[in-house]
Amino acid sequence: MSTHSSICSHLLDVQYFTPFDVNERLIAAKEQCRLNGARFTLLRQQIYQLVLEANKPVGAYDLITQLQQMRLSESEAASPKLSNQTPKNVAPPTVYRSLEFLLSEGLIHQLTSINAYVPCCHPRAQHTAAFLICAQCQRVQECSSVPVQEMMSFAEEDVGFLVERSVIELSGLCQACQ
Amino acid sequence: MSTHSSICSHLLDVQYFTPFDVNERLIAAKEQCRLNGARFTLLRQQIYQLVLEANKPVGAYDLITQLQQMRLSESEAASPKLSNQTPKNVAPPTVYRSLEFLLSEGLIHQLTSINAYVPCCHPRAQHTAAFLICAQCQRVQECSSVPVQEMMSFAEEDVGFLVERSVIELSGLCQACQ
DNA sequence: TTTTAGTATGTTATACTATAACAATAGAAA
DNA sequence: TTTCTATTGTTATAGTATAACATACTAAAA
Repeated sequence: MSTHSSICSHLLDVQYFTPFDVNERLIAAKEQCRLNGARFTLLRQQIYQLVLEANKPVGAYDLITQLQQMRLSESEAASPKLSNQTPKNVAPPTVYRSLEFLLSEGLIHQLTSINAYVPCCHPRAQHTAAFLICAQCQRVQECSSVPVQEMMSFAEEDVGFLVERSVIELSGLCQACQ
Repeated sequence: MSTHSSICSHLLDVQYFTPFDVNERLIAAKEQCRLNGARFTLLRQQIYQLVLEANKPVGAYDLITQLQQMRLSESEAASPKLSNQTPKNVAPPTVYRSLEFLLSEGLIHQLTSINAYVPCCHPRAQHTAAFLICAQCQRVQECSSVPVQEMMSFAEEDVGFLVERSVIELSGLCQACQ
Protein backbone atom coordinates (compact mmCIF):
# COMPACT_ATOMS: atom_id res chain seq x y z
CA MET A 1 0.00 0.00 0.00
CA SER A 2 1.21 3.50 -0.77
CA THR A 3 2.12 6.09 1.77
CA HIS A 4 -1.00 8.10 1.17
CA SER A 5 -3.18 5.08 1.64
CA SER A 6 -4.45 6.52 4.88
CA ILE A 7 -5.82 9.66 3.32
CA CYS A 8 -7.29 7.91 0.32
CA SER A 9 -8.78 4.71 1.57
CA HIS A 10 -11.57 6.24 3.54
CA LEU A 11 -12.45 8.29 0.51
CA LEU A 12 -12.88 5.27 -1.66
CA ASP A 13 -16.51 5.81 -2.13
CA VAL A 14 -17.87 2.31 -1.83
CA GLN A 15 -17.67 -1.04 -3.44
CA TYR A 16 -20.31 -2.22 -5.79
CA PHE A 17 -20.60 -5.45 -3.84
CA THR A 18 -21.32 -3.59 -0.63
CA PRO A 19 -24.61 -5.14 0.33
CA PHE A 20 -27.62 -2.92 0.08
CA ASP A 21 -31.31 -3.42 0.39
CA VAL A 22 -33.10 -3.24 -2.92
CA ASN A 23 -36.39 -2.10 -1.44
CA GLU A 24 -34.68 0.62 0.50
CA ARG A 25 -33.06 1.84 -2.68
CA LEU A 26 -36.34 1.74 -4.56
CA ILE A 27 -38.07 3.76 -1.86
CA ALA A 28 -35.24 6.27 -1.75
CA ALA A 29 -35.33 6.60 -5.53
CA LYS A 30 -39.07 7.16 -5.43
CA GLU A 31 -38.64 9.92 -2.89
CA GLN A 32 -35.78 11.48 -4.81
CA CYS A 33 -37.85 11.57 -7.98
CA ARG A 34 -40.80 13.04 -6.16
CA LEU A 35 -38.61 15.85 -4.85
CA ASN A 36 -37.26 16.44 -8.35
CA GLY A 37 -40.70 16.46 -9.90
CA ALA A 38 -39.71 13.44 -11.98
CA ARG A 39 -42.01 10.50 -12.55
CA PHE A 40 -40.73 7.22 -11.24
CA THR A 41 -43.03 5.10 -13.37
CA LEU A 42 -43.51 1.35 -13.10
CA LEU A 43 -41.26 0.71 -16.08
CA ARG A 44 -38.49 2.83 -14.61
CA GLN A 45 -38.88 1.14 -11.25
CA GLN A 46 -38.68 -2.29 -12.80
CA ILE A 47 -35.57 -1.49 -14.77
CA TYR A 48 -33.92 0.11 -11.78
CA GLN A 49 -34.81 -2.95 -9.75
CA LEU A 50 -33.25 -5.25 -12.34
CA VAL A 51 -30.05 -3.22 -12.28
CA LEU A 52 -30.04 -3.28 -8.49
CA GLU A 53 -30.65 -7.01 -8.26
CA ALA A 54 -27.96 -7.95 -10.73
CA ASN A 55 -24.69 -8.58 -8.95
CA LYS A 56 -22.77 -7.49 -11.99
CA PRO A 57 -23.06 -4.89 -14.74
CA VAL A 58 -26.06 -5.54 -16.95
CA GLY A 59 -26.39 -4.83 -20.64
CA ALA A 60 -29.42 -3.22 -22.23
CA TYR A 61 -30.35 -6.41 -24.03
CA ASP A 62 -30.09 -8.43 -20.83
CA LEU A 63 -32.62 -6.02 -19.40
CA ILE A 64 -34.89 -6.50 -22.38
CA THR A 65 -34.88 -10.26 -21.83
CA GLN A 66 -35.46 -9.95 -18.12
CA LEU A 67 -38.19 -7.41 -18.57
CA GLN A 68 -39.99 -9.72 -20.95
CA GLN A 69 -39.88 -12.50 -18.39
CA MET A 70 -41.05 -10.12 -15.70
CA ARG A 71 -44.03 -9.10 -17.78
CA LEU A 72 -44.81 -12.69 -18.66
CA SER A 73 -44.87 -13.58 -14.97
CA GLU A 74 -47.11 -10.63 -14.28
CA SER A 75 -49.65 -11.57 -16.90
CA GLU A 76 -49.61 -15.19 -15.75
CA ALA A 77 -50.24 -14.07 -12.21
CA ALA A 78 -53.14 -11.98 -13.43
CA SER A 79 -54.79 -14.74 -15.44
CA PRO A 80 -53.24 -18.08 -14.48
CA LYS A 81 -55.54 -20.02 -16.80
CA LEU A 82 -54.06 -18.65 -19.97
CA SER A 83 -50.59 -20.07 -19.58
CA ASN A 84 -48.06 -20.57 -22.35
CA GLN A 85 -48.67 -17.22 -23.98
CA THR A 86 -46.25 -15.70 -26.41
CA PRO A 87 -43.64 -13.72 -24.50
CA LYS A 88 -44.46 -10.04 -24.38
CA ASN A 89 -42.15 -8.28 -26.75
CA VAL A 90 -40.02 -5.49 -25.34
CA ALA A 91 -38.21 -3.33 -27.85
CA PRO A 92 -34.84 -1.64 -27.31
CA PRO A 93 -36.14 1.93 -27.03
CA THR A 94 -38.20 0.87 -24.05
CA VAL A 95 -35.16 0.11 -21.94
CA TYR A 96 -32.80 2.67 -23.42
CA ARG A 97 -35.19 5.46 -22.55
CA SER A 98 -35.56 4.30 -19.00
CA LEU A 99 -31.82 3.86 -18.65
CA GLU A 100 -31.39 7.40 -19.85
CA PHE A 101 -33.83 8.56 -17.22
CA LEU A 102 -32.08 6.64 -14.46
CA LEU A 103 -28.75 8.06 -15.61
CA SER A 104 -30.12 11.59 -15.55
CA GLU A 105 -31.39 11.03 -12.02
CA GLY A 106 -27.98 9.74 -11.01
CA LEU A 107 -29.44 6.42 -9.92
CA ILE A 108 -27.24 4.35 -12.18
CA HIS A 109 -23.95 4.66 -14.02
CA GLN A 110 -23.07 3.64 -17.52
CA LEU A 111 -19.93 1.60 -18.12
CA THR A 112 -19.08 2.69 -21.62
CA SER A 113 -16.16 0.35 -22.09
CA ILE A 114 -18.28 -2.76 -21.59
CA ASN A 115 -21.67 -1.44 -22.68
CA ALA A 116 -23.32 -2.10 -19.36
CA TYR A 117 -24.94 -0.40 -16.41
CA VAL A 118 -24.51 -0.53 -12.64
CA PRO A 119 -26.41 1.10 -9.79
CA CYS A 120 -24.78 4.19 -8.38
CA CYS A 121 -23.32 3.29 -5.01
CA HIS A 122 -24.45 6.55 -3.48
CA PRO A 123 -27.17 8.18 -5.58
CA ARG A 124 -26.83 11.92 -5.57
CA ALA A 125 -26.42 14.82 -7.93
CA GLN A 126 -24.13 14.42 -10.91
CA HIS A 127 -20.73 13.36 -9.74
CA THR A 128 -17.57 12.15 -11.38
CA ALA A 129 -16.54 8.64 -10.61
CA ALA A 130 -14.00 6.10 -11.72
CA PHE A 131 -14.82 2.44 -12.04
CA LEU A 132 -12.62 -0.56 -11.37
CA ILE A 133 -14.05 -3.45 -13.35
CA CYS A 134 -12.86 -6.94 -12.50
CA ALA A 135 -12.63 -9.10 -15.61
CA GLN A 136 -12.73 -12.21 -13.45
CA CYS A 137 -15.58 -11.83 -10.98
CA GLN A 138 -17.32 -9.05 -12.86
CA ARG A 139 -17.61 -6.92 -9.79
CA VAL A 140 -17.28 -3.19 -10.08
CA GLN A 141 -15.90 -0.73 -7.57
CA GLU A 142 -16.98 2.86 -7.87
CA CYS A 143 -14.54 5.50 -6.70
CA SER A 144 -15.04 9.21 -6.30
CA SER A 145 -11.88 9.72 -4.36
CA VAL A 146 -9.09 12.23 -4.44
CA PRO A 147 -7.18 11.05 -7.54
CA VAL A 148 -10.38 11.21 -9.58
CA GLN A 149 -11.00 14.77 -8.50
CA GLU A 150 -7.37 15.64 -9.19
CA MET A 151 -7.80 14.26 -12.65
CA MET A 152 -10.68 16.62 -13.24
CA SER A 153 -8.96 19.66 -11.84
CA PHE A 154 -5.93 18.82 -13.93
CA ALA A 155 -8.06 18.89 -17.06
CA GLU A 156 -9.96 22.00 -16.08
CA GLU A 157 -7.31 24.07 -14.38
CA ASP A 158 -4.07 22.96 -15.95
CA VAL A 159 -5.22 22.23 -19.47
CA GLY A 160 -8.16 24.62 -19.50
CA PHE A 161 -10.47 21.91 -20.76
CA LEU A 162 -14.11 22.13 -19.74
CA VAL A 163 -15.22 18.62 -18.88
CA GLU A 164 -18.79 17.72 -19.67
CA ARG A 165 -18.67 13.98 -19.51
CA SER A 166 -16.12 11.62 -18.05
CA VAL A 167 -15.39 8.01 -18.75
CA ILE A 168 -12.84 6.61 -16.34
CA GLU A 169 -12.86 2.86 -16.37
CA LEU A 170 -10.02 0.59 -15.36
CA SER A 171 -10.34 -3.09 -16.16
CA GLY A 172 -8.27 -5.79 -14.60
CA LEU A 173 -8.26 -7.99 -11.52
CA CYS A 174 -9.66 -7.01 -8.17
CA GLN A 175 -7.71 -7.86 -5.09
CA ALA A 176 -9.76 -10.95 -4.35
CA CYS A 177 -9.24 -12.37 -7.83
CA GLN A 178 -5.49 -11.97 -8.05
CA MET B 1 -4.55 27.75 -13.33
CA SER B 2 -3.93 25.64 -10.29
CA THR B 3 -0.95 25.93 -8.04
CA HIS B 4 0.64 22.79 -9.35
CA SER B 5 0.31 23.95 -12.90
CA SER B 6 4.04 24.37 -13.07
CA ILE B 7 4.79 20.77 -12.28
CA CYS B 8 2.07 19.38 -14.49
CA SER B 9 2.03 21.47 -17.60
CA HIS B 10 5.34 20.37 -18.94
CA LEU B 11 4.26 16.80 -18.43
CA LEU B 12 1.22 17.21 -20.57
CA ASP B 13 2.40 14.80 -23.13
CA VAL B 14 1.41 16.48 -26.36
CA GLN B 15 -1.60 17.72 -28.19
CA TYR B 16 -3.16 15.74 -30.95
CA PHE B 17 -3.04 18.78 -33.20
CA THR B 18 0.68 19.16 -32.71
CA PRO B 19 1.85 19.04 -36.29
CA PHE B 20 3.80 16.01 -37.28
CA ASP B 21 5.12 14.66 -40.52
CA VAL B 22 3.18 11.66 -41.75
CA ASN B 23 6.07 10.19 -43.68
CA GLU B 24 8.36 10.53 -40.71
CA ARG B 25 5.85 8.65 -38.61
CA LEU B 26 5.47 5.95 -41.21
CA ILE B 27 9.21 5.45 -41.42
CA ALA B 28 9.54 5.38 -37.65
CA ALA B 29 6.72 2.85 -37.43
CA LYS B 30 8.36 0.68 -40.05
CA GLU B 31 11.58 0.73 -38.09
CA GLN B 32 9.82 0.00 -34.82
CA CYS B 33 8.05 -3.00 -36.33
CA ARG B 34 11.26 -4.28 -37.81
CA LEU B 35 12.90 -4.17 -34.40
CA ASN B 36 9.92 -5.97 -32.87
CA GLY B 37 9.90 -8.61 -35.56
CA ALA B 38 6.43 -7.49 -36.56
CA ARG B 39 5.35 -7.16 -40.15
CA PHE B 40 4.35 -3.66 -41.19
CA THR B 41 2.42 -4.77 -44.25
CA LEU B 42 0.98 -2.51 -46.92
CA LEU B 43 -2.50 -2.78 -45.46
CA ARG B 44 -1.27 -1.84 -42.00
CA GLN B 45 0.73 1.06 -43.43
CA GLN B 46 -2.25 2.34 -45.33
CA ILE B 47 -4.53 2.21 -42.34
CA TYR B 48 -1.93 3.84 -40.12
CA GLN B 49 -1.50 6.53 -42.74
CA LEU B 50 -5.24 7.20 -42.85
CA VAL B 51 -5.34 7.55 -39.08
CA LEU B 52 -2.35 9.88 -39.19
CA GLU B 53 -3.76 12.02 -41.96
CA ALA B 54 -7.15 12.49 -40.36
CA ASN B 55 -7.19 15.56 -38.21
CA LYS B 56 -9.75 14.02 -35.92
CA PRO B 57 -10.57 10.60 -34.51
CA VAL B 58 -11.62 8.19 -37.23
CA GLY B 59 -14.08 5.35 -36.96
CA ALA B 60 -13.51 1.88 -38.34
CA TYR B 61 -16.18 2.31 -40.97
CA ASP B 62 -14.69 5.62 -42.08
CA LEU B 63 -11.49 3.73 -42.65
CA ILE B 64 -13.31 1.10 -44.67
CA THR B 65 -14.69 3.78 -46.97
CA GLN B 66 -11.37 5.54 -47.34
CA LEU B 67 -9.53 2.31 -47.93
CA GLN B 68 -11.93 1.43 -50.71
CA GLN B 69 -11.28 4.76 -52.37
CA MET B 70 -7.56 4.31 -51.90
CA ARG B 71 -7.68 0.93 -53.61
CA LEU B 72 -9.85 2.26 -56.39
CA SER B 73 -7.32 5.02 -57.07
CA GLU B 74 -4.53 2.47 -57.07
CA SER B 75 -6.20 0.22 -59.59
CA GLU B 76 -7.05 3.19 -61.80
CA ALA B 77 -3.46 4.29 -61.68
CA ALA B 78 -2.40 0.80 -62.67
CA SER B 79 -4.78 0.55 -65.61
CA PRO B 80 -6.16 4.00 -66.43
CA LYS B 81 -8.16 2.74 -69.40
CA LEU B 82 -10.56 0.71 -67.34
CA SER B 83 -12.20 3.52 -65.46
CA ASN B 84 -15.55 3.36 -63.70
CA GLN B 85 -14.96 0.00 -62.11
CA THR B 86 -16.98 -1.23 -59.20
CA PRO B 87 -15.42 0.00 -55.98
CA LYS B 88 -13.25 -2.63 -54.37
CA ASN B 89 -15.12 -3.99 -51.41
CA VAL B 90 -13.37 -3.85 -48.05
CA ALA B 91 -14.96 -5.80 -45.25
CA PRO B 92 -14.88 -4.88 -41.56
CA PRO B 93 -12.45 -7.59 -40.42
CA THR B 94 -9.87 -6.14 -42.78
CA VAL B 95 -9.63 -2.90 -40.88
CA TYR B 96 -10.39 -4.21 -37.41
CA ARG B 97 -7.49 -6.62 -37.62
CA SER B 98 -5.09 -3.94 -38.70
CA LEU B 99 -6.36 -1.59 -36.03
CA GLU B 100 -5.73 -4.32 -33.48
CA PHE B 101 -2.20 -4.66 -34.77
CA LEU B 102 -1.55 -0.93 -34.61
CA LEU B 103 -2.94 -0.84 -31.09
CA SER B 104 -0.70 -3.69 -30.02
CA GLU B 105 2.30 -1.85 -31.44
CA GLY B 106 1.28 1.26 -29.56
CA LEU B 107 1.04 3.26 -32.78
CA ILE B 108 -2.55 4.28 -32.23
CA HIS B 109 -5.02 4.63 -29.39
CA GLN B 110 -8.63 3.59 -29.24
CA LEU B 111 -11.20 6.07 -28.00
CA THR B 112 -13.76 3.71 -26.58
CA SER B 113 -16.31 6.34 -25.67
CA ILE B 114 -16.67 7.54 -29.25
CA ASN B 115 -15.73 4.36 -31.12
CA ALA B 116 -12.81 5.94 -32.89
CA TYR B 117 -9.06 5.87 -33.23
CA VAL B 118 -6.27 8.42 -33.06
CA PRO B 119 -2.53 8.17 -33.62
CA CYS B 120 -0.47 7.91 -30.48
CA CYS B 121 1.26 11.22 -29.95
CA HIS B 122 4.48 9.56 -28.91
CA PRO B 123 4.56 5.93 -30.00
CA ARG B 124 6.29 3.76 -27.46
CA ALA B 125 5.71 0.76 -25.29
CA GLN B 126 2.33 0.36 -23.67
CA HIS B 127 1.54 3.41 -21.65
CA THR B 128 -1.47 4.74 -19.85
CA ALA B 129 -2.95 7.90 -21.18
CA ALA B 130 -5.98 10.07 -20.68
CA PHE B 131 -7.75 11.75 -23.56
CA LEU B 132 -9.46 15.10 -23.65
CA ILE B 133 -11.95 15.02 -26.48
CA CYS B 134 -13.41 18.30 -27.69
CA ALA B 135 -17.01 17.88 -28.76
CA GLN B 136 -16.78 21.10 -30.78
CA CYS B 137 -13.61 20.93 -32.87
CA GLN B 138 -13.15 17.18 -32.51
CA ARG B 139 -9.54 17.57 -31.51
CA VAL B 140 -8.07 15.23 -28.97
CA GLN B 141 -5.36 15.89 -26.45
CA GLU B 142 -3.46 12.95 -25.11
CA CYS B 143 -2.10 13.22 -21.58
CA SER B 144 0.22 10.90 -19.74
CA SER B 145 0.87 13.33 -16.95
CA VAL B 146 1.06 13.08 -13.22
CA PRO B 147 -2.64 12.87 -12.35
CA VAL B 148 -3.05 9.97 -14.75
CA GLN B 149 -0.23 8.09 -13.11
CA GLU B 150 -1.62 8.93 -9.69
CA MET B 151 -4.90 7.47 -10.80
CA MET B 152 -3.19 4.22 -11.64
CA SER B 153 -1.17 4.02 -8.46
CA PHE B 154 -4.31 4.77 -6.53
CA ALA B 155 -6.02 1.77 -8.10
CA GLU B 156 -3.04 -0.51 -7.79
CA GLU B 157 -1.60 0.53 -4.44
CA ASP B 158 -4.54 1.85 -2.49
CA VAL B 159 -7.29 -0.39 -3.78
CA GLY B 160 -5.10 -3.33 -4.68
CA PHE B 161 -6.62 -3.53 -8.13
CA LEU B 162 -4.40 -4.85 -10.93
CA VAL B 163 -5.08 -2.67 -13.94
CA GLU B 164 -4.87 -4.36 -17.32
CA ARG B 165 -6.64 -1.85 -19.49
CA SER B 166 -7.55 1.75 -18.90
CA VAL B 167 -10.15 3.93 -20.50
CA ILE B 168 -9.81 7.52 -19.36
CA GLU B 169 -11.69 9.83 -21.66
CA LEU B 170 -12.99 13.27 -20.80
CA SER B 171 -15.31 14.93 -23.27
CA GLY B 172 -16.14 18.59 -23.31
CA LEU B 173 -14.76 21.82 -24.70
CA CYS B 174 -11.11 22.54 -25.29
CA GLN B 175 -9.76 25.93 -24.33
CA ALA B 176 -9.97 27.27 -27.87
CA CYS B 177 -13.61 26.31 -28.24
CA GLN B 178 -14.92 27.78 -25.00
C1' DT C 1 14.45 -24.59 -55.44
C1' DT C 2 10.62 -26.59 -53.60
C1' DT C 3 8.12 -27.57 -49.70
C1' DT C 4 6.09 -26.41 -45.63
C1' DA C 5 4.41 -23.92 -41.76
C1' DG C 6 2.77 -19.94 -40.07
C1' DT C 7 0.99 -15.34 -40.65
C1' DA C 8 -1.96 -12.20 -42.90
C1' DT C 9 -5.81 -11.08 -45.69
C1' DG C 10 -10.22 -11.98 -48.14
C1' DT C 11 -15.01 -13.26 -47.75
C1' DT C 12 -19.52 -14.30 -46.00
C1' DA C 13 -22.48 -14.15 -42.52
C1' DT C 14 -24.12 -12.59 -38.34
C1' DA C 15 -24.08 -10.79 -33.53
C1' DC C 16 -24.41 -6.95 -30.68
C1' DT C 17 -25.49 -2.10 -29.47
C1' DA C 18 -28.20 1.93 -30.19
C1' DT C 19 -31.41 5.36 -32.21
C1' DA C 20 -34.89 7.58 -35.54
C1' DA C 21 -39.56 8.27 -36.44
C1' DC C 22 -44.13 7.94 -35.64
C1' DA C 23 -48.36 5.93 -33.15
C1' DA C 24 -50.82 5.10 -29.05
C1' DT C 25 -51.57 5.78 -24.24
C1' DA C 26 -51.63 7.66 -19.73
C1' DG C 27 -51.37 11.50 -16.33
C1' DA C 28 -51.65 16.14 -14.94
C1' DA C 29 -53.44 20.66 -15.58
C1' DA C 30 -56.83 23.90 -17.48
C1' DT D 1 -64.17 16.95 -19.62
C1' DT D 2 -60.93 18.58 -22.47
C1' DT D 3 -56.39 19.64 -23.57
C1' DC D 4 -51.63 19.35 -23.29
C1' DT D 5 -47.50 16.97 -22.25
C1' DA D 6 -44.79 13.14 -20.98
C1' DT D 7 -44.31 8.37 -21.41
C1' DT D 8 -44.44 4.11 -23.66
C1' DG D 9 -45.26 1.12 -27.73
C1' DT D 10 -43.91 -0.20 -32.33
C1' DT D 11 -41.43 -0.69 -36.59
C1' DA D 12 -37.54 -0.09 -38.91
C1' DT D 13 -32.87 0.69 -39.39
C1' DA D 14 -28.21 2.58 -38.33
C1' DG D 15 -23.79 1.72 -36.42
C1' DT D 16 -20.15 -1.20 -34.37
C1' DA D 17 -17.77 -5.51 -34.05
C1' DT D 18 -16.59 -10.46 -34.47
C1' DA D 19 -16.95 -15.60 -35.80
C1' DA D 20 -15.69 -18.88 -39.06
C1' DC D 21 -13.65 -20.43 -42.89
C1' DA D 22 -11.12 -19.79 -47.48
C1' DT D 23 -7.26 -17.97 -49.82
C1' DA D 24 -2.86 -15.88 -50.44
C1' DC D 25 1.41 -14.47 -49.02
C1' DT D 26 6.14 -14.82 -46.67
C1' DA D 27 9.92 -16.70 -44.63
C1' DA D 28 12.28 -20.60 -43.13
C1' DA D 29 13.31 -25.61 -43.59
C1' DA D 30 14.26 -29.46 -46.43
